[in-house]
This record gives sequence, structure tokens and C-alpha cells, in this order.
Amino acid sequence: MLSNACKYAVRSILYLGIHSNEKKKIGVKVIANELETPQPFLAKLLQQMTKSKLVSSTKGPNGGFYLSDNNKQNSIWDILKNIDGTEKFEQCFLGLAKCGDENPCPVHYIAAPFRKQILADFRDKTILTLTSEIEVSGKVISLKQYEPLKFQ
Amino acid sequence: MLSNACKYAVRSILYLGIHSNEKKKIGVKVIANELETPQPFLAKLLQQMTKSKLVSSTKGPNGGFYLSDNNKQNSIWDILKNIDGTEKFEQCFLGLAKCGDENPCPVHYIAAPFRKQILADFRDKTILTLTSEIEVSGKVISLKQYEPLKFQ
DNA sequence: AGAAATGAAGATAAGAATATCTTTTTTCAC
DNA sequence: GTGAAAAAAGATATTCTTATCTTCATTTCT
Repeated sequence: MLSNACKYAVRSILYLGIHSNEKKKIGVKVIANELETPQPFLAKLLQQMTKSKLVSSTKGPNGGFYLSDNNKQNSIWDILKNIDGTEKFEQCFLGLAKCGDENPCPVHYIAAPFRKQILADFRDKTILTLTSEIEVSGKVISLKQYEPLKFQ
Repeated sequence: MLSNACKYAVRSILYLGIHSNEKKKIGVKVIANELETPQPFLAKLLQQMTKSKLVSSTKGPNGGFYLSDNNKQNSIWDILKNIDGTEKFEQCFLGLAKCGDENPCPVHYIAAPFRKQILADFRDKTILTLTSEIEVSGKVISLKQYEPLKFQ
């Protein structure tokens, strides 16, 4: 559904949302290791996201990546926009230019409601909301493949 | 969402479902032209689908592709399975191996219901059902980009 | 039987996504 | 200020998707 790049991006931002802040920065090596993603590839993604203000960073010793309070006000949708672009979610399922409610393709009414809902959810929830939810609910989340992190 | 290949595949099968039968076969050139898809690429796809019994074909003059009654009993899901594979729809949205209802990732409850529903719809409806729906409802469908086909 | 129409099969090419490697710049600690 | 740690930037490699081209095989029609 998402590209690998985008999956890594979302996961790394959620990871930073939970584990980092202005005072506690985290290096690529640690993040890549925790999330089990290819390290240099993730580095590129983090650079890109730093440029577009989704993530913050500082260089030098004790430097690394973190989310500022501002960064935490972004949504999953903002990440998708930056990495994959949003066409995938806004286009007709069969790639037809003129598909819409008045001119539905054969699977329009199967795919459209989903698209609408997921889009709304991804736009409305901030990173802060998401990470709070995770922490408050005490749910297990599985950012690392075989070693789910527990909260609460 | 789907690969181009898969979009072309679905559209060509729906097209054949509506316009072809054992007595009326249609050549690649016509299909590719009607659907505005790259011709040689579509040819490959149709060959592949013929091999896996999603489509029927005969060679020679007046030959071409068509859907047998059997072919029409397949579903959209069968096409996806054959072209893209179904991982995309069955995997966790963030690509996490252990994500599931008991071990949800942060966006699991946003993505999962949709996935479940769309999967069910695509599995349950046969090509025959879909094409009948299209014809019965009198709806406009837009298989060709700027010249929607009308039925009824 | 022979010619023409059509799909089948195989080889090749172009582009994007994925991934890595190397060099440069910045910052901190001493 | 010097050295080390870290991100930033740029160059390169690999794989997958998308697409095309060429040749072969089959069928129909006369």
C-alpha cells in the first residue's frame, strides 16, 4: 500500500514521537536498529524529512534526530504527502481520470468510502495524538518486528 | 494502490466481460485502444492471464481474447492475486510482521476495517456480477478516459 | 497449399524505487 | 583550536516495474 520509504518514515516518526525530545536526540544508527530498517536508506529519509520540517536534527556529538513540539503537530498525512505523494489515495482505484460519484467506475463504491475514511483519519490525528493514544491505552505496539515494545 | 499492470488487467477483464463472448473475440489492438493502455504491455498481461485461466484466447484470423462463462466466475481478487499478489492488502499498513488485532500497530484500527471490507467485496463479487451490475444500473462507467461508455 | 491475421514467447530497454558508499559540514568536548 | 561524532550531501549500484521490439507458432480463409 505504502512504499517502503513511507513505511519507514512513519515508523521512525512515531518512534521519535515516543522516545525523543529537544533534550534527548537519537542517532540514525539507533533508530534504524530499533526499527529494523536499512540504515543508510533511513538516513536519507530523515534528511529529507528534516528539510521539510517533519523532523528536527542537530549535528555533532550528542546530536541526532528528534521531534520538536511543532513537529508533533503534524499528521500521518503530512508524512505521506512528503514521501509518497498523495495521488495513490486520491486517484480512482482503476486509474481512471473521470471516475467520481457522478461517474463511478465499476469498483468506485467499493473503494471510495474507505479512501475517504482513511484519508480523514490520517489527516485529523496528529503525531502527538497518536503517540498519546499508544501510551494511554497501554496497548502493545510492534514497531520492532519480534520484540514488541510495551507501554504503561 | 494497484500497480499499473493490475489496473490494466482489471479494466481489460471488465471490458471483455461486457463486450466479448465465445462468439465474439477481441484483439489486443482494439482493447488497448479502447482502454488507452500501452498495447504491447497489455498484450503481455493478457498472455499471462490466459495462461492462468482468467482470460481465454484463440489465435489466427478472427481470433482474439474473450471471457468464457468460466472466466466470468472469477473475482477481482483473483485478478489481483495473479498480477500484483495479495501481500499489499493482507500486510500491516506499516509493514510490521506481528501486527494484528491482539498486537495492533498505531494505525491498525484505522486501516484494518477497510482492508477487511475491500477484501470481502473483491472476493465475493464475480466478474459476471460486476458487469451485470453495470448494465442493470444504467450507470455511466468510465473505462475510456474521456469518453465514458454508457449502458442501457 | 499458401497467405494473412492473430496470439505466444523471448530478448531488450528505460525509469523508478531501493539501497549503499564516500565525502563534506557542523557541533561538541577536551 | 583540535579531534571526534554526528548529520548533510552527492555519487553510485541494484532491483523491480513498466514498456517495447522481434521472432515464432497457430488458425482461418481462399
